[in-house]
Amino acid sequence: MLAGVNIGLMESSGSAAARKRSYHHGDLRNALISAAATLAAEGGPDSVSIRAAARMVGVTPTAAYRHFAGQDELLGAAKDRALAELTDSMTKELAARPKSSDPIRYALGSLAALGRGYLSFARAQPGLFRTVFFWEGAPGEFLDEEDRPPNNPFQLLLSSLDELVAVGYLSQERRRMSEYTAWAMVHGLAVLFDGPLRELPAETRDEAVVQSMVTFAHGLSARGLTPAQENLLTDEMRTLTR
Amino acid sequence: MLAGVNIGLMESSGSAAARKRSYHHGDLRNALISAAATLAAEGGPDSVSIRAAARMVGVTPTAAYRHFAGQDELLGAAKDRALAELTDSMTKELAARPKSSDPIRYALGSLAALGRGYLSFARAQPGLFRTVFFWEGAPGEFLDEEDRPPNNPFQLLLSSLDELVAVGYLSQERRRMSEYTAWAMVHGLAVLFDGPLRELPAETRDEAVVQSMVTFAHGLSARGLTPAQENLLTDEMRTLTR
DNA sequence: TGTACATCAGTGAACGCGCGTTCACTGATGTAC
DNA sequence: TGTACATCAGTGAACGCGCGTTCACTGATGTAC
Repeated sequence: MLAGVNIGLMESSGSAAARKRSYHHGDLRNALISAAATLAAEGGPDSVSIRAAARMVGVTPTAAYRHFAGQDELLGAAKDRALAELTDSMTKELAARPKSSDPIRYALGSLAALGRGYLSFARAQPGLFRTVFFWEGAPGEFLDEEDRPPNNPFQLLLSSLDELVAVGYLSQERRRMSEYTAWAMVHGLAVLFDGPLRELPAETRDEAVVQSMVTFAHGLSARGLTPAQENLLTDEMRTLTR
Repeated sequence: MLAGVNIGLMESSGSAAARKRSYHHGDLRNALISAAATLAAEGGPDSVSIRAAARMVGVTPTAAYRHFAGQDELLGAAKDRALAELTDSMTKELAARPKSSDPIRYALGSLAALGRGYLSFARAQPGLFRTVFFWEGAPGEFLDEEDRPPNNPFQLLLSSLDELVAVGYLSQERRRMSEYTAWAMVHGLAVLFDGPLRELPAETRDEAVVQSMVTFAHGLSARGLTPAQENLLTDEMRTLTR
């Protein structure tokens, strides 16, 4: 692989560092996906074009058609990658949450961790976040249960809510539809902070996140949160990664 | 105005019904804004272009530059219009809400009405809704308190929450940040229903709206909702306009 | 181990598209006298 | 009341841009014998 590579004579026309390894790239498909993801990260889904990705990799636009049927497919691949990164962000928070012998505290902590992972990804990678949720008319990937991977963000949320039922915090009755309420709340915060509430001071944003989480968890329970539980949630959400 | 209008000889080239009134249009600026709003309604903010709007009105693209500095300004005007329609949808629901002698019921009904107006607009006019919240780097119009009109959606929400404090439903403490929680929840629902949850059956969507509203209102009150209040909210949100 | 040849993965040029924007212009309007 | 003329609101042609996509092609790879 590495031997026998023809570096080639640098023609006068080729000024940039492109075309380093001449002709056969070796892993063009993945290189293009990475380029597409970079474009998405920098300018959102609208910036993902075959021409720009090819340019970035140092290859002719035509070459991309060996690996993708068209622009849709490249964008789709970038979307998959962005979704994987969102999932990563959530599972990492989940794995890092503090242990607790109190099962309710632990379950509430899990829910908070998921929200944190979601919101910090949206804040850190607004372009990728927008790419995940870019819809032009594609079917609802999040809902196709067949091919939904077990660590899909939505699946993680479902498990977390089920856990809250299992530990006796959440009643079956209030469990209904709570996945949509939870998702909507956290998604709404993410979207508004990247849009009309962009100018909101960081401290206010953080406080809004905390209070939203508290209000939601409070609303889920028939008895309401105990002060200790409320403190837990407040602390959990305050540690939102910048 | 209407007299002395030169209909002009129809050249062979002009096949469409364009150029009805020949040369001076009379109200080109507004015509272009309406065209831009129509484009936004049909294809979202990305579809708003000077060329398309001019074409729709039956005028040369250049003519638009008499009335707008550039595409940004046309899009801005379309955005203003879309925002006005969103505001309309909310104030109409507010005006139509049932009277009640119980001030808490009335205040909760107002909050529900605002949510209803927001969500039904998003559902009925997804293109305009997306246009309102299209951000490329513009400042936060919703937060500039100086020129925020009194019937701005956000202002309506603030008033409604203040009312809930005034009637004794909501404590000062829980009032803090609740405008962001409320907005995020309802905005999240609107956005998800137009995106990843697009395939959700209509009944499920409606139920998710109801349960979100109940959970939120429940979470706001230290005591929780009474069964009667919960029923009220459920009924209020069920009547969501299709 | 060496060579002929099929196949594979790129190149380079070109097409047509819609866009934003600018230019020099001209027809219509309205105002000063 | 009539006319000269400034001003205003359009036209029409053109520019350059980046895009998606297709075409005939060629250099590199790897496999059969």
